Order: sequence, then structure tokens, then C-alpha cells
Amino acid sequence: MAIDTSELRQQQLEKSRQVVLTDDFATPRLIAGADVGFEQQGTVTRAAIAIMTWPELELIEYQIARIPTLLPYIPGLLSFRECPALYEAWQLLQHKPQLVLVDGQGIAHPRYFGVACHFGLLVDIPTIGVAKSRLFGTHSEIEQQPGSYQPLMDKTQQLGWVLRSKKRCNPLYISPGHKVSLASSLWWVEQCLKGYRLPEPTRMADGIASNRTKFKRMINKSR
DNA sequence: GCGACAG
DNA sequence: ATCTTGTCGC
Repeated sequence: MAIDTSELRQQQLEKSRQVVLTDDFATPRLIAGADVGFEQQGTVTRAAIAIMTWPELELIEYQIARIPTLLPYIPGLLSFRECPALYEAWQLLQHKPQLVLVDGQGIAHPRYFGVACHFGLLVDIPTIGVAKSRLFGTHSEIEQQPGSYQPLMDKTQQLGWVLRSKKRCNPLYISPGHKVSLASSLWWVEQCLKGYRLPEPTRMADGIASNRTKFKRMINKSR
């Protein structure tokens, strides 16, 4: 398919100016995890959003949306590929969360506008980007000690954090999405860690979106 | 010019 | 991301 990527990148630059990087939310009652998976050789996009209570972190609802894949994967343009499906799932929710952990980068992006920023602006809800690998920014080595972290930098400007969330696991790349500060983005992810590499909301959404049999049992309880 | 590159 | 069982290491 023919895609004018220069136009999409221009949209990102314009939208990035609207992203809010200070805390604009009270202590959340519900925190969500959002992730996307694919079926049929990538022709179908499947988005999952898991709603969990705070501070219990118990799953109370989840929604899945399946739509035809609109774009191929292009580094830097992930939001245009995943947001449509995420928005479909969002509209199905009976409970709207006050904070969302989105898989992928927040402002740690070449245009300072990753998928977490894009989705947060779209639904006007605070979001934090939690990515499993690096896209943009530099950082010094992370100690092996769980809980250790380093700032993720762009020259002299900090974009986020690189956190060793679990022993012998690759670190997490955390950055503000929308209406969240640098300090809070790290703090909330830490609060949602329960012994696994991924924070609970993200881990749950990831399991559901990836259709892992392991998660099919536990999610049946909440319906 | 060459490599890097969220999911 | 996805195709996929056992297996190496802490």
C-alpha cells in the first residue's frame, strides 16, 4: 500500500505540542493496560484494554476489538497503526480508567509523540508509555539490581526512564504519554509491579491481546 | 554513506 | 508483532 509518511510525521509534530507533561489527575480508582496483537499474518489488528482497580490491582473488566490492519509497521509511526483498534476497545469499556499504561513509547520518540501520547490525547486521559525496548534516546548501563534505573536522554533533555523491573530481564522504557510528569510516570509503573517484568495492567492486556491460553482462565472469572 | 529502528 | 518445544541458566 502507498503511504505518505511525511504527512503522518507532520501530524505528529503538530499534535506533540498539545501533549501535557504535568500531572493532571488525582489518585486513580482504576488503572488500565492497553496492548495490541495481530492475527492472520498481521491482516487483523487485535487491541485489548484491561481495567484494574487501584490499589488492589484486580481485573474487573477487559475489552477486545478486532479490525482490519490499516498500516504496516513503520518505526516511529506505530500510533497510526495501533490507535484505531485501541480506540474501538476504549469505546466498548463500561468502566473508564483515570490512568492508562500503553505498550510502546510516550515522548521517548523522534517527534516526541509516541503511541502513548497519541492515545492519551485522543481519549483525553492521562497515559504512560511502557515499552519493552528502545526506540529513541540514550542512557547509561542499568545495574542488574531490580529497581535500579537511569534517565533516558535526548542530548540534555530527559525523555523518560529505563527501569530494571525484574532480575535478569531486559529493562523497561518508560516515558510520559499525556497529562503525566516524568517523576509520576516512573512512580506509577513501580507501584504496579508485582514480581513480573511488566506492570500488572500491561501484563494483563499483553496476555489478552496475545491470546495466551494461560490468561484465558483468569480473565473468565471477571466476566 | 551506513546503521538503527516501539510493535 | 508472529511462527513455536524444549531447554539452558539463575
